[in-house]
Amino acid sequence: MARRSDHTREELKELILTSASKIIEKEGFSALTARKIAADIGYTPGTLYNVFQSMDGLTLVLNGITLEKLLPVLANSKDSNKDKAPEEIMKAMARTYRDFAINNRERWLMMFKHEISDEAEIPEWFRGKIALLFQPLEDVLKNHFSFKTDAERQIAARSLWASIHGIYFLHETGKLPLLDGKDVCENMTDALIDNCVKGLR
Amino acid sequence: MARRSDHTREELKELILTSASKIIEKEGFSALTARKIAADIGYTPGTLYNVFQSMDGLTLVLNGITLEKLLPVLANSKDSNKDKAPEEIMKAMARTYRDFAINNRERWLMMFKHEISDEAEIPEWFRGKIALLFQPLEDVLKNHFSFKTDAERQIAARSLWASIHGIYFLHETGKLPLLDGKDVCENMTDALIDNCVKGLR
DNA sequence: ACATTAATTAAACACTGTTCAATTATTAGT
DNA sequence: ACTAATAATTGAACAGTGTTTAATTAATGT
Repeated sequence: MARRSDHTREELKELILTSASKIIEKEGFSALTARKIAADIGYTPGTLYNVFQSMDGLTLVLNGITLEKLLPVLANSKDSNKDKAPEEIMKAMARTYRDFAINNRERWLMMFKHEISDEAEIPEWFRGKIALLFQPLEDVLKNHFSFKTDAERQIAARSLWASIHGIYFLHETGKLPLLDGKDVCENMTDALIDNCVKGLR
Repeated sequence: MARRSDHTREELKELILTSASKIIEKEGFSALTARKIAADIGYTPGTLYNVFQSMDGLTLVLNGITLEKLLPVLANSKDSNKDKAPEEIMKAMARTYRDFAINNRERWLMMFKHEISDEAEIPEWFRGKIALLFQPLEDVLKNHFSFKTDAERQIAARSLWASIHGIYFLHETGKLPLLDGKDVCENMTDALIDNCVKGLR
């Protein structure tokens, strides 16, 4: 029996999240089970339920961490290209997002596979993290284009983002046949961004 | 014991698919289990495995049917708007796709939740059905715009499609916060299409 | 040292997909 | 018509899953 003073509640939480991340990255989201995590950290499944409400709750926290990893990467991509034309900044950001998706494939896929069970609402803290993610792109739009209202700019940012994501996601899940070429996706998103910028001017 | 002459192999297949569709539409993809289908049609789980290779195989067939339902709906939307400007035809098609997604929500979501296990390839017959889906949009592009190569037109069609899908999908799965307004999605896709058409001219 | 408190566990429950030997129904052959 | 071969169907089992809870064990306060 693991001694209860081996780890504080916080350490335990960290252990679980680290182990879970390891499993996801090695074997994918579908291999993430309570018993596997427990065995890995030297506890039993029940202990997980002392720290997290459910596997669903744990998944949500893990997805939150993924969002937190992505945010600075995107912001940094924006900043290190800030002297270029807006369409070039956005193209660089799109590539950054794609690279993140490829380098963190399983974590990235997990965010879209996971569905909160029983129609439970996505909690506010998580919606907040998603909203933050649009900020870098919104900043670019704010710096280079004019919008009648904030809402319109937010819509433009989300629209462009969802489009780019849509292309990468369908491509990565094998649902865009005939587009196996490596650069095709880049061409698609580049064209999309160019059109979008033309439309905004 | 169900008598083996109660239903031919074909009838049995039909029974299973009908029952599965019913369960999906009522309770969602996650409620679709072998035992539930079997109980519903008066057989035992094992019989399902005589007709389908696995639950995964059954899911793939069901997704194929969904694609087959969607194709004529889209083609019809194109045809009944053929005298309008290309951007209006495409907007109508986008709305048709959205309506299909809403009216067949669980079936639609299922196509993107399902992941073929064990890195097995998506079979050719399924890839073919996906490819067919892009045909109506490709036709519109062919009738109203000129492309250097067929490949370029295919890429344009897939790119626009994936973008529109990306917007609807993220919206419907609650991953586009701050965009709860009913018409916002329409505005987003309309703007996207207008920009795309501007870019193509 | 003892009583209290709290973490940890083992076991159970109700599920899942899947396999396979045994059973049962149908067909073919005599 | 009766039997032998064949094929559909089943029930039981296996190895999993998330989750709950009573019992156990460890740490703490007195």
